[in-house]
Amino acid sequence: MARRSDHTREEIHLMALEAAEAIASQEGLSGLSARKVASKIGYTVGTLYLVFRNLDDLILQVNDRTLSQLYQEMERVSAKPKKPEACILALSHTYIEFASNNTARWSMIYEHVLEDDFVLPAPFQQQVQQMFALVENALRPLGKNKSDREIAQAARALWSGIHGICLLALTRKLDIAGIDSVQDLADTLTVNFLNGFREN
Amino acid sequence: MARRSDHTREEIHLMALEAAEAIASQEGLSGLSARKVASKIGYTVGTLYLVFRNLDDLILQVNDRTLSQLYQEMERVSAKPKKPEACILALSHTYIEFASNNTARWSMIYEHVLEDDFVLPAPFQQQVQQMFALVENALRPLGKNKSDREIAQAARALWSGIHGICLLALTRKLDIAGIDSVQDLADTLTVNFLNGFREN
DNA sequence: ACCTGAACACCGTTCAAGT
DNA sequence: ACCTGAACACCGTTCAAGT
Repeated sequence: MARRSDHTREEIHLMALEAAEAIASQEGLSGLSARKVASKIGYTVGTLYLVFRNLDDLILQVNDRTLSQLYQEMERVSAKPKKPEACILALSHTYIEFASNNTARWSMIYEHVLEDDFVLPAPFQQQVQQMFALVENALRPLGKNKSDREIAQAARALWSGIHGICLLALTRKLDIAGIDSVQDLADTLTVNFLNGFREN
Repeated sequence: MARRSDHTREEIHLMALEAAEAIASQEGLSGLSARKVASKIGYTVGTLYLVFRNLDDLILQVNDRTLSQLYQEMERVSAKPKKPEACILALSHTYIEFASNNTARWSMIYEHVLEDDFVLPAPFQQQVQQMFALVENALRPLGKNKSDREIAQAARALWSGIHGICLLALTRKLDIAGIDSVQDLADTLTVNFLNGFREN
């Protein structure tokens, strides 16, 4: 056989990404394979390599889509006017809720280990910067005398912290028997951090 | 061939763990395979399954050893008398230094994804609890009016936070161009958190 | 009793060969 | 030009068969 041309290259590209998302959602990163994606879209493995450089490339593109979905939800939340502390708590809740509702896909962003020499594609880095920008904007009113660098540093410290709680809790590496939910843990971190950060 | 009996079961067990550690240190979790471990200790793959339930079991035991090494270093640091804040900063530095010096093995603890229904072995959970206990002890003098639950919650929130910074920075998922080192980021989190947490 | 090694069902990736 | 499918070099895991 061969020469099917049922779909354009762009269509195959999109179908593959959507198939990969479905597989990842159900079986996680370890259950995702080129052969499974190919068979799910009705093509042979070889075809995938006409559209993606390799499996890492495909995963990176799936992760990029997940990240942009997450960003959109956070952006929508931070658009509503709120006091700074309420804004940061709302962002944190949105982040945790997204991670809880899309655990497999969200985990995949962090489970996917890059080669030592691999440089993240620019669009991916921009996504990360955009997300931090939301936190920086919410933080700025609380530190009016602080430099941009200090704000940037604080945003990364706090957000990595919330991320860490989320990650350890969802992968059950955290021992939280008798401890409140992920949200409460994250709130504890945020509230104490902001109390220390705030100028008064 | 067969019937070699060059080594006892315990010897094979230990040799396999050490071989796995060496492979993991050099090639990371993704480079670790049963076949490689077996060939490194001069046995066949089948032999490994006489000593470990499966590869997950082997990995879990390697991770347990790594965790106990990390705990010992943290324990040694917290044994020296210090003011509470200095103690927590020192613990954080020890944690980050261990992660930097043993990145592959440290990452493996968190990269290793458990099955949904898998319950962590009791010794593993104890290790985690022990580590949190060190942080709780350092935190307690700063919150004399706080309940044990509040102290436990704060320790988990702060430590997950430091872990998150460490993880994102070492896997280069964090965009820290123009930002100071991992240590500085972690210090930012800790200092602000403690300022908010402290009763005065 | 202890260990082997072949077998099974999977991988990612490539590329000559078919239409 | 487009896609296939067989090939290669790997996996984890099992288990009959050798000594």
